[in-house]
Amino acid sequence: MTEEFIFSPAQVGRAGEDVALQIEAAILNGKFQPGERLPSERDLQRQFHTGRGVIREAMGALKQKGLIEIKKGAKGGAVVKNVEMHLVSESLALFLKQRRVEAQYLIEVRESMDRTITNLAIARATAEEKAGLVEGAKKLVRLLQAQEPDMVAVFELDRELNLLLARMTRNPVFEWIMRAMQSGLASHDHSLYDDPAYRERTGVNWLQTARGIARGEPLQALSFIGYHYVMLRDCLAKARMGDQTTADDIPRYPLEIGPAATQGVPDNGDVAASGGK
Amino acid sequence: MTEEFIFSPAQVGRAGEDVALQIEAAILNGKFQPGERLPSERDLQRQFHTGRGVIREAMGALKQKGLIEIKKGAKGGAVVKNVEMHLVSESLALFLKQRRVEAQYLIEVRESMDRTITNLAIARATAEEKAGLVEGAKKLVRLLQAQEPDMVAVFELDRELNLLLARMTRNPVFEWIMRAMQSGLASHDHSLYDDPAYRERTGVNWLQTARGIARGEPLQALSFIGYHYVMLRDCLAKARMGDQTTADDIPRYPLEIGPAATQGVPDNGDVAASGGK
DNA sequence: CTCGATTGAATGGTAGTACCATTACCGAGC
DNA sequence: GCTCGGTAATGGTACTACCATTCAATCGAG
Repeated sequence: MTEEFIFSPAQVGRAGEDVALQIEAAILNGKFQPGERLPSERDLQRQFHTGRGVIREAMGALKQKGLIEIKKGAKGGAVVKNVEMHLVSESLALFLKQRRVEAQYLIEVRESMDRTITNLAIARATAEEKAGLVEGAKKLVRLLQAQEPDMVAVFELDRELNLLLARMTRNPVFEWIMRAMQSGLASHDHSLYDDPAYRERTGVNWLQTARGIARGEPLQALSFIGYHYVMLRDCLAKARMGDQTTADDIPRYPLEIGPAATQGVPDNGDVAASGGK
Repeated sequence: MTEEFIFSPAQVGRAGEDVALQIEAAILNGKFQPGERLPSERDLQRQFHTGRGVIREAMGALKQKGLIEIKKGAKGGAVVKNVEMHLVSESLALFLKQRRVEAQYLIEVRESMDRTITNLAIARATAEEKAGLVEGAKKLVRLLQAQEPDMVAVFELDRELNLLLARMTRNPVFEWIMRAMQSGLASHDHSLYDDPAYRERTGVNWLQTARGIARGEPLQALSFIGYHYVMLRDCLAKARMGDQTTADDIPRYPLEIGPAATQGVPDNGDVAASGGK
C-alpha cells in the first residue's frame, strides 16, 4: 500500500517557493486539469516531507496567481482554476497606481486602442451588433438628459458599450485589454460624465460614434472618437486649472436622436445636442 | 511610553487577507515610501494582535504582488519596493498560456500596437534616436547574413529595437506594453528568424521600416510593418501546414544597405535582399 | 591604534502541535 | 420521506520552539 508520490521533497532555504513552483509546473503541464482537486494540505505535507506551513505558503502563492481556488470543509481543498483576466487587470492597476502614471499617457494609449478597435469592429461586426451599439448609445443619452442622472447606471452602460465594441472585433484579446483598461485606466472617463458641461455632449458623441460604426464609416467614427478625447483632455485640464477655462472652447456637433426602439420613450422625445439649460 | 499602533486588529475568518489589505493600503497611501522598511514580523504580530503565521501569510501575498521585498538577517525585514512591469507581464503570460490563445489573435494585437507606436515614434523621436534605430537594423541584417546566425544575439537585438521604438513614442506606457508583449506574446516572432526562408527578408524589412521612420514617412513605414506581419502569418501557416506552401508567394523588396556606421564592417559590405543561396 | 575574528542580537524561515470553523455526508429518529 | 444532529475531513488560526542568515558591536592579536 505505497502511496503515489508525484512530488519531490523541497529544498531547504526557500521551501515554500520550491513547492509552489513544483505544483504550478504540474498544473501547467496538465498533470492537474482545471476543476480537478489537489491533494489535501496534510497529504502534500507528507509528500513534500515538510511542515504544513510551507504547504500553506505555497498554496497562498498559487491562490494569489489565480491558479487555484481554496474551499473549506470536507471535500474542500484546492481546486485548479482557470486564470481570470480580472487578476491580470488588478496586477496592472496596482502597477499603474504605484507609478502614478500621468493621465495624459494613459489617455493616449486608450485613444489609440479605441481607434484600432473601432476600425476592426466596423469591418467585422454583424448588423445586429452595430444596431445594438446604437441603441445602447441612445439609452446613454437619455440617461444623461435627466436632471440628476443616475451615474451608477451611466458608468455601467458606458462600460458595457465599450466591452460590446471590443467584442465586435472578433478578437478576444481586445476584449481583455478593454477590461484591463476599465479596471485600471478608466477612472478618468468618469470626469467627463461628472462635469455637467461635458456630460450631455459626451453621450451625444457616443451616439454619433456608434452611428458612424453602424453606417460603416470609419473616418466619421474616428472623428467622433477624436472629439471624445479632445473633450476628455480639456475636461481634465479644466479640473486641474481650477475652472479657469470654460468648456465652451469646444465646438458642438448638433444632432437629433430620433425615437427609441426599446424603452418606453415617447416618439416625440427627440434629443437636441444643444444642451445648456 | 505607549507604542504607536497604526493598524487595527484583524477580523477573524480571513485574518491574513485583512492584514494584507491594511498594509497594502498603507503602502499605496504613501504611509510607507518605497525603500522604507516595514516593522518586523514580530512587531506586526503585536500590532495586529494575531499570530505570526497570519503576518507571514500577508507578507507572502504582498511579496507575490511585488509590493515588498523580504530580506533575512538583522536589519532585514520587509522593504517597500516599486512594482515591476516584469510581474504584470508574468501575470499576463500565465493567463495567455493557460488560455491557449490562438496566435492569430495575438499577432493582430501586436500589429495594431506596432502601427500605433510607429506613428507616434515618427512624430516625436529625435533624429539621433531615429538614426540609432537604422543603425540597429543594419546590425540586425548583418547578423542575419552569417551562415549560421547567432540567434541569441538576433533575438536580443530584435527585442532592443522594439523597445527603442516604443521608447521613441515618449509615452512610457507603450514601452511597458511592449515589454509585456515580448515576455508573453512574442514567442511567434522567433519563427520568422528561425526559418531560413524568411530570416534575411525579415531583417531587411526591419531596416526598411527603420528607414521609413527615420525619413518621417509614416505610410512607408507602415507598409513595411504590414509586410512583416504578412510574412509572419505566412510563416506560421507554413509551419502549421507542414511546408505545403513555399515562402516564395511573398514578393521581395530589393534593397541596398550601405556602409555601417559603428561596427568594423567593410564599406563594400552592402546587402542585397535577393537572399536565397 | 588598526585590522581581523568572534560573538551576540535581530530577523526571517521551518517544523510541529493543538485547536477552531466550515462543510459534506450519513444515519437515527420523527 | 424528511429533518435533525453527529461525525469526519479539511482549511484557518494560534502558539511555541528552533534553525539560518545577516549585521554590528566587541574583543584580541599585531
